[in-house]
Amino acid sequence: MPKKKLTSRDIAKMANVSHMTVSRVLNTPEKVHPKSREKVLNIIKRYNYKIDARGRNLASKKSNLIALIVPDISNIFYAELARSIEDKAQGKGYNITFCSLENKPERMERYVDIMINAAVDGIIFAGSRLKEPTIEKLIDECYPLVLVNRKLRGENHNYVVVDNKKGAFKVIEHLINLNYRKIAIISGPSNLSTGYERFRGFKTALKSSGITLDKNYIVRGSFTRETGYKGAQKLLTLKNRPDAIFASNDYIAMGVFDAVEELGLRVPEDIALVGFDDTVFASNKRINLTTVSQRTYEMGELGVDILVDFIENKESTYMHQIILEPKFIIRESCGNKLHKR
Amino acid sequence: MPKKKLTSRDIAKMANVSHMTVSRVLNTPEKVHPKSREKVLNIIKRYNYKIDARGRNLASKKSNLIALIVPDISNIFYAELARSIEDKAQGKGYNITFCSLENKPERMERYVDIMINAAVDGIIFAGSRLKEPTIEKLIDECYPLVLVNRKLRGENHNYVVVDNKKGAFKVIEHLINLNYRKIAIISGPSNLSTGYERFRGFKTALKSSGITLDKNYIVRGSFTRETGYKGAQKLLTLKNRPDAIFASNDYIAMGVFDAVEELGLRVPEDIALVGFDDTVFASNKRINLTTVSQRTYEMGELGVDILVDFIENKESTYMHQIILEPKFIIRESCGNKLHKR
DNA sequence: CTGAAAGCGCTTACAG
DNA sequence: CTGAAAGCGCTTACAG
Repeated sequence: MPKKKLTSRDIAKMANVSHMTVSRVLNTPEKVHPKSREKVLNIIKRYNYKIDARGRNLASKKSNLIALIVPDISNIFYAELARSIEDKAQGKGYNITFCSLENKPERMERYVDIMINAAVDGIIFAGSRLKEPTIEKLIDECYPLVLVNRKLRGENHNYVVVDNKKGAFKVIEHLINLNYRKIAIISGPSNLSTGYERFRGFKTALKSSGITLDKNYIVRGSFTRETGYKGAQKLLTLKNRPDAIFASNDYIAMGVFDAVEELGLRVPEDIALVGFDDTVFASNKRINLTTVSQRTYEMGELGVDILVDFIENKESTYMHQIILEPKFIIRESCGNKLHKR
Repeated sequence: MPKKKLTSRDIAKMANVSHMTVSRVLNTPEKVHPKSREKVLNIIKRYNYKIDARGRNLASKKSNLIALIVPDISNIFYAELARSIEDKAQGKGYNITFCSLENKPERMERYVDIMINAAVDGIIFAGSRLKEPTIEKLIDECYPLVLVNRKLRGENHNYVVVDNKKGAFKVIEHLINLNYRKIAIISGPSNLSTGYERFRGFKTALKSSGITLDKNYIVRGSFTRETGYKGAQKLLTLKNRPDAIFASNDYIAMGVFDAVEELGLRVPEDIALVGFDDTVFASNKRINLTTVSQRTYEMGELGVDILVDFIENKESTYMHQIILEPKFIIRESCGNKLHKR
């Protein structure tokens, strides 16, 4: 049976001090006489007193809660990002509360409302669209927030992203160096900065090598396994089949593998494959997917750094914008076209 | 620039009512005269008033926050579980705040403290050990909690788990039916209910088929890819090599694949393989892992149901204990020994 | 270094 | 159906 909850006043009474002193012992112990401090700490320990966050939150106008809004927490990429964010936030004294949009971006507004209602101190957006009125409104109000992984159009906000265009460029360049020429892309949505930038990197790389892009080699869809599966089915049954596929993320690549296997083909012998994100799936020795690491862990940590700075130094109007260098990871899935000849 | 935050008293003044009426409009609108209700709702909408959770939490002694404590959120199994829990909780008006133990169970006590400090209404434990003094203490205090996925020793607590023993039993039985006899296990820790029960199912299945267990066929470790990798290296280089491996979860199976590929062997021709959990990895067509589904989504949802019931009907001392039927999923990774002969 | 007062923004309990 | 009072458990700001 839960005993009556102890308050700071109960502790104060037992320690023969005011509840203000108890509060000080907990918040600014150096401002309390060592003797009183000891006395209070002893009682706190003996009765296992825990400060009540509800009172503290109300009086201090802080909750030490940070909201994390992700498109889908069961997506391994966001799960890894969430881990880095939670880990870093704990270290700075903040807890994370999260919402998963379940891949329904129209839920953004509702979830933002819920989180603001929950009195979080700030929000980390891990997957917005290029245009997101809900977030833009918050930015106008100087609400503490940071975008991670995907950014908005424009530059008037805090963000941490990887250089998606460069990552895609280098991965395509690599395929070209391996002598692939018929390179297809299965692209994510162009209304997301990741989808948009990776597609641009792809196009630029082809162009700068003087390769003309076959329109049939472009498949557009979402960042999902299904898109990869259906896209690969289409690409692999073309009369003029591509010899390499750039899957714009590892989930798409997973779907490509599904289709390749079903068709009885082989990676990389029949079709080279590269992904993006370097999820745990890619590194499995049976999969061995060449991919681009977003340096997910650093991305999450930097996001927390920026947001906490924003929360704790509101006066600072300095905008933090970090573009991480992508890390290119070569595995066997892109083979070597030259060797095959 | 953030304007001064509106309070219920501001709204009340503008609507010419008391702030109590504003509160009622938000909480029990049916108890307010339609006319006043309309008036208040209009003002609320016009000025975009949002109730402040800090005040509500303190006065109502509720936070509508549920803590989720997982061993590792970047583990795809827990990420999927987290999604189902968040989804269900949102539907019931609760937000989820989570902590990831980062696979360090000794952090349990600290995180429980942090969550209780954060004034959550209850805790979902997704990965405790069989013996967990921190949780046992909370149970004694009737603190609202539920265990999901793994349970404690004994029966004096709320839990939702899959029948791990049965799942393992059936998967081994299946291997035996396919004529495998030299069956090895790479087991998770025996101080976790999942590790313990799956091992028991394995042993029981062998016994009931009259197969004597070769001690060399038992590898113990953690539920990780590393354990799978090292375990498989050991098993596959035994003089008397097993013909099938039961990886006690899909991460272990992933590590087994790593080792198998490195050794130039094939699944299932050289070694049959079965896993546990049915993560997204297992279903990929290139992997095709026979496995046991824990029905993760239902597990999470039931956990939320039980916890919310506990929170909202404290008087009820009814103990909820749900053991889900495992779902057995046959794919090609266990092949068919008979056909090979 | 310490404490009495006021108040954070709500809800509960009561009175009408 | 409505409102005045009291209070949830803390912190802020001030006085000493």
